[in-house]
Amino acid sequence: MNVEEAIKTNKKIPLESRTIIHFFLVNNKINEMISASLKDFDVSLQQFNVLRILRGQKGEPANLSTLNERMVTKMSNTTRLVDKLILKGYVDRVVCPSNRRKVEIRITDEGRAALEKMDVNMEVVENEILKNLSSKEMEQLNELFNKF
Amino acid sequence: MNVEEAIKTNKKIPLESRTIIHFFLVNNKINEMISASLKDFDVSLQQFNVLRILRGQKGEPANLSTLNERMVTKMSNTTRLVDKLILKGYVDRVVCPSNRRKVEIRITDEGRAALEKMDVNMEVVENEILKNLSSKEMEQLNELFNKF
DNA sequence: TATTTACATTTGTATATACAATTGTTGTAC
DNA sequence: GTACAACAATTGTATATACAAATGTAAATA
Repeated sequence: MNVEEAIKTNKKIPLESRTIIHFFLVNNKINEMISASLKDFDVSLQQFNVLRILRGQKGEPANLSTLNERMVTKMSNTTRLVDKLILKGYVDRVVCPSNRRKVEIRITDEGRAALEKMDVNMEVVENEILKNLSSKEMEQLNELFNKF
Repeated sequence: MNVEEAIKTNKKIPLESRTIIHFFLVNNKINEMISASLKDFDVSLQQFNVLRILRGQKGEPANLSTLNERMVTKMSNTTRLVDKLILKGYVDRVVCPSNRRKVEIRITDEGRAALEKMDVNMEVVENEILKNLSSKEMEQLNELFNKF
């Protein structure tokens, strides 16, 4: 993923700008690859993320604000994201009995089964994305990311 | 930008997944900061990008496919993105006389003036984003990004 | 207990993005 | 020259995302 080639320029780009542009380029690539691998299941990356959070609850339900806190990309409409997962039968949602302002969202058995299949695809695509990086280099990346 | 804290988990995340999640988290942060700094000018990051490409043309017009080639984030509707820049008076578009299938898109003086103001904001926000990284670390990041 | 404040989610609306189909133009083969 | 393929951009439609306002509930205060 070379910057100058990707944006078809032969100008010298300052290191700061170049770093940020490079970031976006790699991000787009990762996004495309992951989205493609989830396409079979007709879920977006965000929806997949929510399913994983719900599975991580180990039977405990989550409410919307919990989901928002834990989502990798906080988006401004988790209600409608959950609506879509309900339509697919992957989650259900009931009003919280102890506090009727809240909702209780749970992953269904169907959602869990689908998620297990997605996991397989995800592992494949993650390895594909990172195939040129050693463990040491990944550690290095994580260290650098901590500085942001 | 710590992963576990950002997504409020205390689970151990495998290095591969962690790297990719970390990537998204930092990318979201960069996106937010840049979008916020462009908000004063009522342009999106993509629109800003197009303006910069047009300025880089040095008077030569660009057509849509050229823009698409050079955009950092290739989006599937550059026509409508350009529509919006025209509405703002920042660019103009005419049918290419030598090949009526193509269009010629140019930045206007008004667009150029606005872009110069944006540049100032951009430099500030880029420095803010990268304030904890040395030049050497940025180089390192760019090297690692080349492996994607 | 009535009123106000804070909370949690949902809804409305505008904008952004993705993808496919369409339109109009040019080039090519016969 | 006509038919067909390739090209470049636009349009239609569906979905995604952002932001603000509205709804309904619970807690706090007087």
